[in-house]
Amino acid sequence: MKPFHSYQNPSLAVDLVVFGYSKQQLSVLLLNRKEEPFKDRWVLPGAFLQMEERFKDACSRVLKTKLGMDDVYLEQLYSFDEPDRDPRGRAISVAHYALVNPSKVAVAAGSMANDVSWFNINELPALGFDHDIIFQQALQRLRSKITYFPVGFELLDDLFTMPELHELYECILDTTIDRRNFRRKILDSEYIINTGKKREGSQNRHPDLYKFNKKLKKNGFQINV
Amino acid sequence: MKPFHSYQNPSLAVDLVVFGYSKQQLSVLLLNRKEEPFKDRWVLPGAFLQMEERFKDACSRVLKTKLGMDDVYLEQLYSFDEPDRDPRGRAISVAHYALVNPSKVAVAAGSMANDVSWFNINELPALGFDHDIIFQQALQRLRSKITYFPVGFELLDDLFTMPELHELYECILDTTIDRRNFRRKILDSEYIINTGKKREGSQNRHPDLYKFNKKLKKNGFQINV
DNA sequence: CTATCTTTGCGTCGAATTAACACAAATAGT
DNA sequence: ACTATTTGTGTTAATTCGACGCAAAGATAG
Repeated sequence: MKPFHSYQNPSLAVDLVVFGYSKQQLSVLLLNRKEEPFKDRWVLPGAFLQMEERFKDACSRVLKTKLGMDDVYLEQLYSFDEPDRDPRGRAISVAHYALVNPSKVAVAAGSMANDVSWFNINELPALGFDHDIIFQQALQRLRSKITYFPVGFELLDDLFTMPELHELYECILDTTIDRRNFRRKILDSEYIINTGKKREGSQNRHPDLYKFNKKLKKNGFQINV
Repeated sequence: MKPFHSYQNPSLAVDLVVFGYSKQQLSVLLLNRKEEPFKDRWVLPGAFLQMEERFKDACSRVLKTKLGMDDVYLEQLYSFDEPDRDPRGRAISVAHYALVNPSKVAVAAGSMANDVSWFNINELPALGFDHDIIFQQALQRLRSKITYFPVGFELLDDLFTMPELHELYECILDTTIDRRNFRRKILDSEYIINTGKKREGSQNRHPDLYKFNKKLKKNGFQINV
């Protein structure tokens, strides 16, 4: 289908900030570019929008085909439009961010990239295009979001312990949170449910295993920083 | 400049939710369409993106040429991408919302529209395209934003009184807020500055005139609803 | 010029929420 | 069984919040 107005439209793409949490570290998935522009530089994964494709579809396609991921939490972040953001010409990028559990996915470089790798968010290389800005904005959004909405569990296993959730929050928010006050707030919100099971094999007292409460309606909470 | 990949890109547009506050009413600016599709229906103002134009530039252009407005508060809201949202074909809309003081602008229908008019947000007609959804999302964003960030003054005169700001908040949030507690929170936040002047000519005790504190760094506040 | 009515500015107080911290139970290793 | 560590639970003081009282300022009427 042709566009119904007069001039040549910009290219339309999605870019993805894929967050993963593993071994008490928050990481982002980056690709190493095989071709110009920004050859051999690290960038966020992305793709041009295909015919009749929604943004989310394009994101899912990237996650599936380039990264082997299915069914991940995905949220539109912001649209980036600086005319010179892509040296090849005018390109609009609708940025999204995704939350995945790295232990559930197998990441491998496709034919389009030299390499694919997780980077700790505090040790990122300088990214190509305007991806530094996109990443910073995504991080900011994630930090804001987890303080009032239950998205943390997207980064953890289906069953997780209170100390694990607590550590996740401290890591993402880059601060210390009193463990006992944190527990009370989370439990009061009914965000998670105690399964009755315990995590076996841990060093000392075995912590309770929780799962996300899918029936949660609109019980809010507020973790202060 | 040509796009650098293979297929024909969707049309790219901006749509604007322009909020105005006047006589204790929150309103939105709508256009009555002169042509199909949605002829004679009310819609949000918008425009197709021109060559090398940023979203904000396109928004400013609409505000300036269609509505005679300059220098208004503008924020990107969300990008809408349903393939069937425009019956003419695939069109992406990057929605923005604007906050203006209606007493500062003169609105007039351009050649593109039958009519331009402010509508009280509680008495909106059914809008064309997917603009009902865009409007609802903008209203939600505005309601959320004013509870923690000083954007209210964008809708008021440069000098305003505490009761005026209070009424604005009650109107936008559609709730009652204790006048004395509201005052304390706002003043503690240093969001506004007392000019020392008083509003003359009012019925009873003359309220103090305040102005927005432009030097405000990151003093947050929180108006609970 | 005084009485009255309304609005605005400032203050108080109990209730609710938060932050800081104490302590005991559970577990592994010695 | 003794120790070190982690986890679950409770307690208390500090802070914030919500509901409300009251007096000062101004307009109007007698």
